[in-house]
Amino acid sequence: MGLRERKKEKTRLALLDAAFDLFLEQGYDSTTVDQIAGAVDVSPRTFFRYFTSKDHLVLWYHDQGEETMLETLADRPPGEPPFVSMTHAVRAVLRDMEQSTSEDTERFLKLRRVLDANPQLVASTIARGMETERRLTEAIAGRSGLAPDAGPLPHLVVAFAMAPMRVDIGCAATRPDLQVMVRRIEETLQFVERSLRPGWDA
Amino acid sequence: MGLRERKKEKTRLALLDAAFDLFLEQGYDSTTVDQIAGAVDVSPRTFFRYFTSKDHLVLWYHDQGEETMLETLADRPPGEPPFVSMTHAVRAVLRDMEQSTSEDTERFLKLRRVLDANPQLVASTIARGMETERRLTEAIAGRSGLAPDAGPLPHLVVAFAMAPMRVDIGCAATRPDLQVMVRRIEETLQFVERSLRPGWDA
DNA sequence: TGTCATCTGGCAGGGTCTGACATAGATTAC
DNA sequence: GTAATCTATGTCAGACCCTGCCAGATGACA
Repeated sequence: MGLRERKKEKTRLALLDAAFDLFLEQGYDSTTVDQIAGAVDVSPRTFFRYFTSKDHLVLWYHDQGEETMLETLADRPPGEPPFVSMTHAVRAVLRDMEQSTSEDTERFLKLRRVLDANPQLVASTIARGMETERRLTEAIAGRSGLAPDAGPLPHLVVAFAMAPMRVDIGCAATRPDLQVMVRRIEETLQFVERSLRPGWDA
Repeated sequence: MGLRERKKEKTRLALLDAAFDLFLEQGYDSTTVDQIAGAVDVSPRTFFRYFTSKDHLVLWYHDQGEETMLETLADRPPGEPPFVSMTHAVRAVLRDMEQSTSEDTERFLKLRRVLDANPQLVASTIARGMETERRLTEAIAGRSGLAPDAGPLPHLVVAFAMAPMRVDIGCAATRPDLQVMVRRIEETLQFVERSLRPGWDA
């Protein structure tokens, strides 16, 4: 990893940190892009080269998760049952969460506090989640050689595998601790796996 | 209804028509507020007195529905079981849809085509729907003398009663005909009613 | 008709986001 | 080590969304 990439990563994280801190201090709407860029000593124009919009800041982790899942799906063996592939995709995200640095964990929890304070951002997050489900459904359908709208099965596969994330991430009980959250999602995922008849996704 | 109110209503509908037509012609993003206002011969400043934002155009029917439901809830007798009140609220919206003029019906179906062409707007609609559920839940909880977060029951009452709308409005089969859609929602609502044990919402 | 409330237009301005171009810095090849 | 190349960044101009403010026009009402 060259110096250039390391600098970019550093700037991106600095922007996330500055933004979340400002959002918590003075609110999302009252914080301008100029302020965020100024706090990191970067031109506002550069901000938009890292994040496509102000909203994108709070959707960034979501983006990362989606990318991880799509990459994982692309690497799974062709003949694998679709639901099994999706469980691998979900677990890849869980592994990323487990292995995140303490700074990253803190950032993630800060984001959750920002979301708690700004319901409108929760709305964007949910909307983004729908888009993710759509893309995953396309990928799953493509792997099976099916048209994306040939039937509800691909979408159902995605919905079942993603349910643990939706349920446990939205759950207030796992709020302050990321490791607990990951463990709960894993447990719920195993519960879903046990609840389905073998071969149901054929 | 005085002349002033009639003129306002006319302007509002003209703005909706002009906007939807422009959205279908040249896309949502490529259409500016200036164009919409210009098409109705109204200043851009006035546009924002009718609609709080460009998005608001596509959320307007949703707003109407929410208002109808909240008003209906306020008028229901105090002791009524909460789920019964909610079914009345949903049916009030269905009656509005049934009794709408042919122009209004056409406008509604045009909106659906706009949504089909712009997934991002579907996202806003879904986000708006969450907000509506939250407000309805507050209203239901308030009627029962409960705190909004005393338990999942109020939210569940709302979710069950709204499910037919979410299911059948999202359903592609009822796309071109509003009366069919209303009938399907009514049937699904009756199915939900039959599926619940009497007194479940006590 | 005259007064009052409300609607409207115009203007100024803040905030988000994008395209174009030049420069400084990192990377690669020699 | 130097030169050529590629990439990130800053600056600038500008479109668009949205809002506050004030003055003028229009409907409501006595």
